[in-house]
Amino acid sequence: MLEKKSTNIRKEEIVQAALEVVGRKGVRALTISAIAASAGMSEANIYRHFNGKDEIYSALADFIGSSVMGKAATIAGGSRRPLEKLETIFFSHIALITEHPGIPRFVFSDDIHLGHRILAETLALRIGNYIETITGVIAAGVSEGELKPGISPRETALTLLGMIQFTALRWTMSNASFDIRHEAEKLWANFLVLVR
Amino acid sequence: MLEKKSTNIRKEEIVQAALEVVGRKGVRALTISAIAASAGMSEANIYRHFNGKDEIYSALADFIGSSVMGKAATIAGGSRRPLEKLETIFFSHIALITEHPGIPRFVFSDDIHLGHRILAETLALRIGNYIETITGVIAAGVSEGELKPGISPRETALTLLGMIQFTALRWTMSNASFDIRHEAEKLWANFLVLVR
DNA sequence: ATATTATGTGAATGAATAATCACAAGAGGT
DNA sequence: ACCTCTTGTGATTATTCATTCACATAATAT
Repeated sequence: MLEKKSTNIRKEEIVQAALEVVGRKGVRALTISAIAASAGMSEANIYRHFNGKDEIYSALADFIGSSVMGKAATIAGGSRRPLEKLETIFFSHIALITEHPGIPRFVFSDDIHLGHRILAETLALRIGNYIETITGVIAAGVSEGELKPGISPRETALTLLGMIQFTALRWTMSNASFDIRHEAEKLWANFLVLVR
Repeated sequence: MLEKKSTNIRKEEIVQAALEVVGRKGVRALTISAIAASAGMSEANIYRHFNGKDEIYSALADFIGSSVMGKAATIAGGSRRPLEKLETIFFSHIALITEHPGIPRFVFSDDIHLGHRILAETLALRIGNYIETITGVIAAGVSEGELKPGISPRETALTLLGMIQFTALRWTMSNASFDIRHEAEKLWANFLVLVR
């Protein structure tokens, strides 16, 4: 028998196990059985700490939202120059995806969008905030003369995020067959040519 | 009893029904039962024309690949100016997604990437060709002076595709709650500022 | 020490799903 | 008209999955 721990600790373990499963096998394979195996506990014990799968989904979304997307806001609130901030956000995001492939898989899973509308709305809201954060940094870059005038901050932010998202997609799709860091560096270099 | 038709016709009907199901309910809901209901035939009849679900997936991928991604190649091979070609490809792609939301859902589904490796490789190959096609057009645009020198054709192509992909994602995720065409026009206008 | 509560688990249940099968019935050739 | 091949279907099977339950055991309060 597994040693006993408080339900708070077990909840965290279960959420981490779920994230690991999504990263390795995708949202489709995020079954109670798989989570239990990854967390090293029985299936029934999962239900001791969560009322059901939906509650695990919510907890996972909360974890991703608070621990991850808050990072960009912190960087954006710092005192560096706008372009430096953008660069840091960009490479942090890429590094994060590399480390936790489950994050983009979960956030952009059509199963979540279509099967858990309330959760999808929460996630859409967080993404909206993320877009606004980056938009603000780009707008500052334009005012300060680091970025060329005439560009639209919001559309440029969407372009940057699309770049990240598409790279992550190609990477997971190709079974991590290329060096995502190297690819990201080339994309960033070109982005600089485009926006300056 | 349903009227009898040749297996070729039924295959097309089944593939279209499958695409419709993916567009409406996502890859997770792409069950034999759902396909049969959408195609208006019995579940057993699906197996009369396909050996199994995997074969339906392959046929769907073939349909998407040949009928859709071939379009960009046709446009790219035309005699217009590079920037005009890019614009046409961009808006064709957006229009296509609007009409068949199942296409991006299927192509970018983690269920396909992780659960059907061979299919994922085929799709990755097609996407690679698509990227190369757009890269070629951008390179021509640079040579002809329509696009500013110094930009990297491949990375700029990836940026453009990421823009499309991210827009499609936000659109399906938000339950089609904004005017994608309008959004696409703003993105294109900004893209022009970036590349010229 | 004992009672109570929290945590852990194997077994069972019911629903969904992919696939198969025996049989029905139309289409086309002879 | 008869035969054969193709197409269509309801019923069935085996599997997977989410969830529940009775029972075991450790921690904590009294």
